[in-house]
Order: sequence, then C-alpha cells, then structure tokens
Amino acid sequence: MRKHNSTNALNEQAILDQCGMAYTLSLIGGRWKPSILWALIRNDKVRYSHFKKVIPEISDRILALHLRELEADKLIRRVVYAEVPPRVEYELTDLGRSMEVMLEQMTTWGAFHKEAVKGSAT
Amino acid sequence: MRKHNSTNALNEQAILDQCGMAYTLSLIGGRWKPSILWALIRNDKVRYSHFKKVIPEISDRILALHLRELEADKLIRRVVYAEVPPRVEYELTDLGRSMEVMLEQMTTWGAFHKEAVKGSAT
DNA sequence: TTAGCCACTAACAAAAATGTAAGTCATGCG
DNA sequence: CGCATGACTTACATTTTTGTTAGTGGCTAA
Repeated sequence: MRKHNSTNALNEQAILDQCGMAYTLSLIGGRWKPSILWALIRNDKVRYSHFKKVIPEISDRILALHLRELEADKLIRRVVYAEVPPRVEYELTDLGRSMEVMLEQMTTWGAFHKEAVKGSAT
Repeated sequence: MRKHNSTNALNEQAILDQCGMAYTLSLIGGRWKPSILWALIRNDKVRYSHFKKVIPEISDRILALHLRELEADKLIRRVVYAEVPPRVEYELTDLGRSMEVMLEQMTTWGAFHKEAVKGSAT
C-alpha cells in the first residue's frame, strides 16, 4: 500500500493532474502492461493462463496486479464464468480499444528510434 | 548502478528487445520526463535553471539524471557556452522532434480517457 | 575577501515496483 | 479420501526509482 503524503506520491499526483501525457504513461506504464495489451489486441479474449503462456517470465503476482489496474482504469474487462475449475476471460473495453492507434504509433516510433540510434552520430 | 543480471533487469531487457512499445515507454517514462519534454517542445532552447522554474518540484538530482538519459538516447542535445557563470542550453534533436506527433496523441488520448472515466460505469 | 552565480555531483535515505515461494478455494474424478 | 484444476492471494525479499542535503568550480561584483 502506498503512502498518500510522501513527497514522492504528491509529486506524482500533481503531474498526473495537469499533464495528459504523464497520465497516459501512468496507465500503460507497468513493466508488463505493453505485453498484456498486445496479447489483448491480438486475441480478443484472453484467459489468465494464456497470458502466462505468451508472457512466460511474468509472475503471478504482477500479472494479477497489472490486470487489476487495467481493469480499474476501465481499459479491460474481466469476465468470470461460474465453472469449476474457474474460467476467467479478459478483453479490451471500448476505451481500451480506443488506444490501439496510439499504441501502434508508439510501436512504430520505437522501431524507428531504435534504427536511428543504431547507426548515427547525432 | 544497476545490476545487470538480476531477474528484474533481465526481464526488462528482454521486453525492450522485442517490443517497440515497451522500448518507447522506456525512453519517455521517467516521472518528470513528460514535463521536461513539454518544456522543450514549447521553448526550443531551455536552460537548466529554466527547467527548475517551470518544474519547481523537481530535484536537482533527478533533473540532471533525466537530462543525461534523454541526451544518451539522442532525444535532446546539450549545448555548453564557455562563460562564467556557466550557461547550458538544452534542445530537441531531430529525433526528439520526431516524437512530437506521438506525444500529442498521448496527451489527447489521456485527456479523452480522463473524461471518459469520470462519468461512466463501464 | 567574501559572497553569489549557475549547473551540476556525491552520499545517503526513502519509497515504489517487481520478483519468489507458498498457500487458498470449490469441485469432480479415481 | 486425496489429488488435480485454474485463477488467483499472501508474506516476504530484492531491485529500481525518486528524493534530501550538502557540497564543487571558476569567476566577478561588493
């Protein structure tokens, strides 16, 4: 649990309030969130165990944590089927899907930057 | 200094290698980098002390650190004038300027998301 | 001579993010 | 009964990021 009055936390809050860009980063900026989002963009519905298959290095703890954050931010939806053993599927919400264009641009620019840096001097 | 063989570091590296989006996030994803980048987009040339004026809460340590990272990633350029007291100006490189469109999109989407989340249920 | 300026840096401390290992739950099957 | 299943928690350890405080250097104006 996070302290709500450390300088650190106050600073972060202030930034998020005024800067849309920082706010966006806070939503998609966990270590594995890009991977999770990619899986959902490509697969429509993804089960917990499938995430673990396509992102083998992720730990249960962080996977669950990231999923809950994305859900709290209304980017993904959690659908539970009352079966045993349990089945849970995740999918993008409309809001989640609305960021696809942006994410693609980030991917493209990232690739571009990586290329550009590889060879040049300035 | 970072350990280069902790699980943590290895995971991060693996992600950056294969995912352009995560790579992009790693370049612009420090707490104050959005603010720094904004200042540069709006002002062309910015001095160290000016950063501190427009981002009052930032600490010297982090400001210098972020600037050095952005420079190492070829997004900004550091120009030193041999005067006393010293004068140093920072500006975006071409590569840095090439991300403006993307940053604007992130800002726009962030604002959109914030609005969308404010009122709705799903 | 001392104080002030600017752009930092170093040593240390705190907070936040991530990772590890082990357990939980309800049920159906042998 | 006892074990397997799938989707998680929980307690704890480690790593990474950020913040705090106190400096540095060379010059110049008081």
